[in-house]
Amino acid sequence: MPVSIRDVARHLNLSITTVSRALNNYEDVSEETRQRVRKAAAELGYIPNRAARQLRHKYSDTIGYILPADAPRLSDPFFAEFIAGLGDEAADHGYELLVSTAPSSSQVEQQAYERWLHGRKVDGVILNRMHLKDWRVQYLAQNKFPFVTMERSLDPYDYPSVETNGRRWFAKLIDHLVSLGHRRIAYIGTNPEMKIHADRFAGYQDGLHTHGLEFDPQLVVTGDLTSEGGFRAAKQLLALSQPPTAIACVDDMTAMGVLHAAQEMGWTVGKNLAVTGFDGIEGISHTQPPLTTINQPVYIIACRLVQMLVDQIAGKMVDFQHVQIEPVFEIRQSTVGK
Amino acid sequence: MPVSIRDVARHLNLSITTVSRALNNYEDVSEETRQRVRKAAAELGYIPNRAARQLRHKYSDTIGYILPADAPRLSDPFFAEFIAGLGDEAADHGYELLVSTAPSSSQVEQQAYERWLHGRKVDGVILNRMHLKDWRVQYLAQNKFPFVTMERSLDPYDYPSVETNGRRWFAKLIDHLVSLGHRRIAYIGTNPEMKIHADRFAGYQDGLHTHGLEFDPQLVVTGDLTSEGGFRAAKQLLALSQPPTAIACVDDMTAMGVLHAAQEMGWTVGKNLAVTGFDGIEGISHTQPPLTTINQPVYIIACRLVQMLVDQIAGKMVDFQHVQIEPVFEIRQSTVGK
DNA sequence: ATGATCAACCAAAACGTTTTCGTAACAAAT
DNA sequence: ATTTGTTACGAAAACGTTTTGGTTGATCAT
Repeated sequence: MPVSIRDVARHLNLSITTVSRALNNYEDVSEETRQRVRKAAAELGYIPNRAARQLRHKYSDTIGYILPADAPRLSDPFFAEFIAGLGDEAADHGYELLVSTAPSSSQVEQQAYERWLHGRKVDGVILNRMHLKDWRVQYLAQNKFPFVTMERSLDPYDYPSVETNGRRWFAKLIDHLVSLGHRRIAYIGTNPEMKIHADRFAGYQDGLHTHGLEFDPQLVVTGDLTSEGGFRAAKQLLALSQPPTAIACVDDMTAMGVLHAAQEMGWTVGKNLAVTGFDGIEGISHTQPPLTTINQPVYIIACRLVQMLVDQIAGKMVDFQHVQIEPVFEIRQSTVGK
Repeated sequence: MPVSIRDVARHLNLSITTVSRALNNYEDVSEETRQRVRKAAAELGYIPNRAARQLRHKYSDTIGYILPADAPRLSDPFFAEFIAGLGDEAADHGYELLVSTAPSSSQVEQQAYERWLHGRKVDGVILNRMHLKDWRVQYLAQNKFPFVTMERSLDPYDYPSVETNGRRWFAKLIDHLVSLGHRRIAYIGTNPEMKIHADRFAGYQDGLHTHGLEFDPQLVVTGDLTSEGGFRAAKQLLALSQPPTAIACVDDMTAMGVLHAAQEMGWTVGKNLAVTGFDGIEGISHTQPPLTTINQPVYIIACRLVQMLVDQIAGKMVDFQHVQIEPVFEIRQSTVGK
């Protein structure tokens, strides 16, 4: 039923070869013929069979992304925005986006990458939620497979990446809190092997150090990048005999949980307790009170990643770029309450 | 470099045919040979080339979903959870998930479907955010292409779907509000052509009618399923000379914006203003105050959709199911505040 | 007039599977 | 002894493209 290149060729009394070459903008076909072919193809509704094309031509015109779905219910608006960015930009370059889900560092994840690489399902992959040492980087680099990452792992390979300087900007959050008079500042992080944790936690420590504040291990608690994790961590912090007056969270979702816990325990965030986030997720900018945060343009980062990946696949990339994106410091009532 | 079926065959002194049939569990290959083939394939690290397989065999073992990214920054945790469900369940059935993004009802979206159908990129598609009359349903049904939907459009075609009874459950929210003594209940909806709006708005009207409350057009405002839209709509409602005492929102994101607007304008949600949502998004269960909502298990719905789609593709579906999923009524402080 | 160059086209191979059709070997039935 | 049936396997076609390696006929310089 579907119309093939053969049908187009027959319809024009041309060879398959010429039709193919005309449509793929080869040089050795006359301009007149090219136009005729284009017109006929459009009229007949010819759409190339991707499988056949890929079989010859080795590229699948598809990029892959594995969603790190650790929890049973993954509901972080970060990912919706990230995927929207990947999808839009991929489409602009004529690529499709293949998405899989797997708990991070799981068997399942590893198998997915193997399928993709060996089955040539995708031409390149996008990584985020990097670990300090990340087996994905090693695996992909060793197989010389194109990939780009959001945040850089510490693995000794060169590869393109986009990131914001989490350490520096987190330190600025601490500066801000200190400037408001806070001395007991807590930190809620996540799995210590994650790059964003390491960076932001380092920024936290930098901040303390700059202002001559003592590091108190009691004030550092581990969450899991969910509001539920933030909720639990905050309950723990605020039950201390000497509770903090400010809580800096590794991300916005964590901070959301903190806001809830604080309110439930009778604190007034913005008045006798300050809370900060990190990420600037659009969908949750209407927290109560609104959250002071570092807003990184996730959508734009995702687009940029795709551009870099596409260039790399096309071999257009001379050397691997390490792009730094400047986020925006957004001060709201969760630190400077009404 | 990658090992092909030819390599496996050569290694065992068998024909390509036999290897293929052994791996695909055909009857006419001895059990002993099948085992030898399996073993050799695993040892050599043979992974079938999907393009070649698809070219012959017509199926791509891939399902498609188009993310309705209307806003520049789409950050609704609903979609993260939905995609996670699709991805997980697809993987369990040996399918890949292809994701594209497009503003709903746009050219771009239409082209994506055409590409997918004609290029045989996917074996079936999943639809949500249905419209009352939905061109996608017509297009797919007419092309006899497998698809399933979350929510049902009103188009005169039969197709499998999963939905919660938005009308009935929204009416229950109104019952709840009335039982708390509210008489002036507002509604914030979205594009009136969307099925979820139509259902939930009908439920709103049912609720008013049941309790003999008058319908006041002033109390119905249009949002856009984002917290920003909810924020603006609430500002408008609360500025009325006779403002409502309760606001029922079409979804949780809208409700988040309402919470913010109300607080900013000096109302105390749960005390002198009640607010309800709909969806029960996990990630935003820690709003301030926590939101009374109808919790529908998005992850499970997504899984169910994939199951039904896979069955349909395999031809296993005798007749099309219209599954009803029961959500959970969750009463929290946004209506019964301390 | 000869050879060289060039523009425009084409036949056939190749990509890695699945599937169709066939065959060899052997047992069972006539 | 021939047929029939069954089991286990293989040769080759087919899927729809892209790519390789031409060929044809015209133009141009010598």
